[in-house]
Amino acid sequence: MTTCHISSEGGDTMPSQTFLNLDSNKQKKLLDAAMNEFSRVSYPNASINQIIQNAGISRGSFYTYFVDKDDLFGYLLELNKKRVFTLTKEVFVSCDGDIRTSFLMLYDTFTKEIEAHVLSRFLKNIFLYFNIYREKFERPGHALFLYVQDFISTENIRSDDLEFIFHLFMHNLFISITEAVKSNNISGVREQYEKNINILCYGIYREGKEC
Amino acid sequence: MTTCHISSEGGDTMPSQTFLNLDSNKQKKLLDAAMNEFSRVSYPNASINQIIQNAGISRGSFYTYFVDKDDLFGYLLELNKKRVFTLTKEVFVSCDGDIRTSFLMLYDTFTKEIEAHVLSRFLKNIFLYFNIYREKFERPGHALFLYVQDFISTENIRSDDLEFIFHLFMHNLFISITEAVKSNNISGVREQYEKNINILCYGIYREGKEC
DNA sequence: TTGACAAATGACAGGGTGTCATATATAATG
DNA sequence: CATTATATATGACACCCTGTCATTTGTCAA
Repeated sequence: MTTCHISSEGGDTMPSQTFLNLDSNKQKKLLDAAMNEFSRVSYPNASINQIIQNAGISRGSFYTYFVDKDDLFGYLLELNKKRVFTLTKEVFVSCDGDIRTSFLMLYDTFTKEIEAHVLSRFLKNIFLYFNIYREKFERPGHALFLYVQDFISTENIRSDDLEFIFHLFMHNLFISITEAVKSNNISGVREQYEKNINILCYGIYREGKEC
Repeated sequence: MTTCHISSEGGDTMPSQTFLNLDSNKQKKLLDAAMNEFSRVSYPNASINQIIQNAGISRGSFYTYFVDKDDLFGYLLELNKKRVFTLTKEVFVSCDGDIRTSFLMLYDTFTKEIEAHVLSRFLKNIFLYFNIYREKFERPGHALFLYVQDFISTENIRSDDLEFIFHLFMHNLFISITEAVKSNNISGVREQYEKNINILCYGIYREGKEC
């Protein structure tokens, strides 16, 4: 069992020491402004100008904290990562590692999270513009897999490539949540989602032939 | 059997009549410049300035032809769509509609197409930046499904949602081709691709249980 | 008090988009 | 042919954005 802490993955995108030295109120003010901006519009349209204006800092200061928009956004993801990781692990544990029931429950867990306004606006926006952000999830997706893989039961799994399977399910989960957020019909989409999960589990062919 | 021609899908993004009236040489010059630009850099970084400069037309003219970058790009996709559609259909026909063999062959067909430099630079770029373009493929993806669905054998397919299955396979195909282009290792990626296809076909669970 | 170092600033250069009044073709008509 | 109507072309303009950098302001220690 590979013990794998979240933090061990290492800060890929970190703000400068200057930012970290800052008064925590000032830090929060900037991060809040950023969250608001990334909630207001999609990533490509998010404007640093807008952020620094709302945070009340100067253009130059911003660039001593972060190298660019991407850097800032990566840091925000980093800050929220822990919660996502923990939630996911808890679900797998409570489902005894069964992929099918775990992923069904993950849908419920994350949609509830969105509804409960815990990470609400930000998460909602990420899902709405999922396609745009997708690239940024590939590395974290891998990290998430490493973090939870030991809690996934492989007993009745046919393939040896657990990571591929994990991503397949994650892809489907994200697509579905995106759809749910867009159409504002969480329970309706869930029905379709369950069908999809079943296909992934039992295959598309009538008979489970050799592999 | 629903007869479905490509053209019947309707031009979603069409240039203005002014552009269509243009001398075909001038048209070509602009389209070539656009292709070059979209080949040179990724979609978000493609610059209209660059395009009009290379095409030797004025800023104002461009905006009488297309409403914006998106419109132009959509038209380029439209122009290349026919070939993709035809290739796909031919593959399905030659495989008697079997999803598994068809999608294996589609990998070969498209990678060959890229290597053969038929649509090369443009296609290659699209695959390289697939994540960014993804959104733009959703509607065409649906259209492609409508176009080929009658040639897909559903005999031994478990689910009734053929379109979901189709997109699942397409997703995998695109991911794999992207990976192949990035790593420049077409045959290596193909091995992994075949594994993935098998998972989709036969499911992840050891036994093909009830659905 | 005076350096020395850390942090903040905003003007600036360079790039981008979309618009619009104006100029120039091209065609149609008396 | 002259004149009017219509289609097409133009580039200056307003406005937005980003990343940089010389300069100012703050802070702390000698």
